[in-house]
Amino acid sequence: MPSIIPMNTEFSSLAEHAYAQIKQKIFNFEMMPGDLISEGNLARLVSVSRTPLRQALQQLQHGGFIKAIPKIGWQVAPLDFDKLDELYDFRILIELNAVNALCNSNRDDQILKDLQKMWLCPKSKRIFNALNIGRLDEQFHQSLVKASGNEEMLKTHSEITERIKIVRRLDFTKNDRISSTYDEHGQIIKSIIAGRSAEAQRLLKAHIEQSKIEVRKITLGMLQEAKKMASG
Amino acid sequence: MPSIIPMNTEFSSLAEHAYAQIKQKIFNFEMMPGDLISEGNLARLVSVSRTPLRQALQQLQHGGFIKAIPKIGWQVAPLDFDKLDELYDFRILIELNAVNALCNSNRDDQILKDLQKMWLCPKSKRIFNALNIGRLDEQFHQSLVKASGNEEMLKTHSEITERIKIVRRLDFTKNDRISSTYDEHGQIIKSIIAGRSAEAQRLLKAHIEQSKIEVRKITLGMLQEAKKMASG
DNA sequence: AGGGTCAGACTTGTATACAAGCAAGTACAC
DNA sequence: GTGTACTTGCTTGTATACAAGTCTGACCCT
Repeated sequence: MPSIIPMNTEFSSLAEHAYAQIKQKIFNFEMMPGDLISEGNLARLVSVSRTPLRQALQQLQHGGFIKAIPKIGWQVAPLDFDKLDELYDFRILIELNAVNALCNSNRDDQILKDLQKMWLCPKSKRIFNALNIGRLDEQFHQSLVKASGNEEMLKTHSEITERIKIVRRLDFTKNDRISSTYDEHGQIIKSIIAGRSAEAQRLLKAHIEQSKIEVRKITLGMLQEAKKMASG
Repeated sequence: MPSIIPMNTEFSSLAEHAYAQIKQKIFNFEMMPGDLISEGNLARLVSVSRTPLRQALQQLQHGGFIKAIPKIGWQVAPLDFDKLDELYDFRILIELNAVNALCNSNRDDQILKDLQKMWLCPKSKRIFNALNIGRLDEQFHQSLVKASGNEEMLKTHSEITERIKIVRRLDFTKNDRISSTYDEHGQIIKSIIAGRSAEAQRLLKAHIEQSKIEVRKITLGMLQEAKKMASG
């Protein structure tokens, strides 16, 4: 079974190794939302002792991937669509602010030029690979926030993105969603470079809200499917 | 030496105990920004073993209070006014969004009524105690965010508040700053209840920016003073 | 005197042993 | 049959022993 993160990757500590491995298992649905698991079993599963494992578990807990049930054990965070909505709204807030800042600053930023080259490319050069397009989409949104220059917002935005990722991936399985992503990103970039803040914000908000709606349609059944695809 | 958190307080775990104790030491400037400290010494200082201590240190690191220097040790986060500016801007963003949401929802919320009673009280009933007014000010801003209904934003906002607190306290040492806080909070509440979103946002932003400017004036020298006051 | 090397006293990173608490399943008494 | 109490195995929480790396300072050689 090929793993996205190669097992021979060198981590600076076993804790990081455990963190990456567990997150991967959650993303591959080897550990399903709601699953209960003990430190002992998990330690055996990722081949580290409980000390670095617990360090990893704390990180994961802070990221919202797992929950600690005191004196009982750990639980893979159940899917909570209300919480996902909140995260989407938070993300919208941060990105709208970033876009507004960009529109009101010098718009010669290299980041903007790179985005322009990427998303306003000829239709023939578009990429239709679910995994890649997911990454590129993340990069697009992250770049906007990064260019706004507030590292604290960027950090929070990254955490939100990472937390939403698990369901958002399933949004890129259809080609029409990929096409519209290209179209919408292109329009947003154009508006920003033209300095039309209100328009850029309107487009960006609609773009993210659309993703939010799509994610609402995702069911536990689809996760089961994704699990089969990931392992088969 | 009286401590704000009584030592006999029961914590559910030694890790929480250590966390609270260390944070208190940072707030009291017993541990100054930039100080280096090892796990061993710190463990002895707070009377726990390294295991729960490291758990506490990780929490503190995530909160931005300390930094890990790999293979070297730990450092109390140095004062970084640019970072504080970023945190203030982030806070403004979240609160403006909250205020806007409040203005566009039903404004009969009990929270708003409580705030009204608190901040639009007769001048004779105003509290002029630096410690208390600091807490009340935090409650005011936190209540606004809480009433907007997004728990993720609230969590981030609380983390930001906690991180800013260390310098913000020094902002309430003068009575005129306390008076203007009452005045400004009162006006903001009035605007929200009247549903004047733009006005409420303008007032709130000015109010927080003012605090941001005051904090800029704080110097390491003032921290030294505060240390003497706290320990003397 | 100056520079290089080695030793030792630190540091964090990790594994493991032990204590304490909870839960479930079983056996026993009624 | 039913209810209760106990035992057993599992869980996390904590302390500690050990490994490995790093910096510092002294000492020796040139």
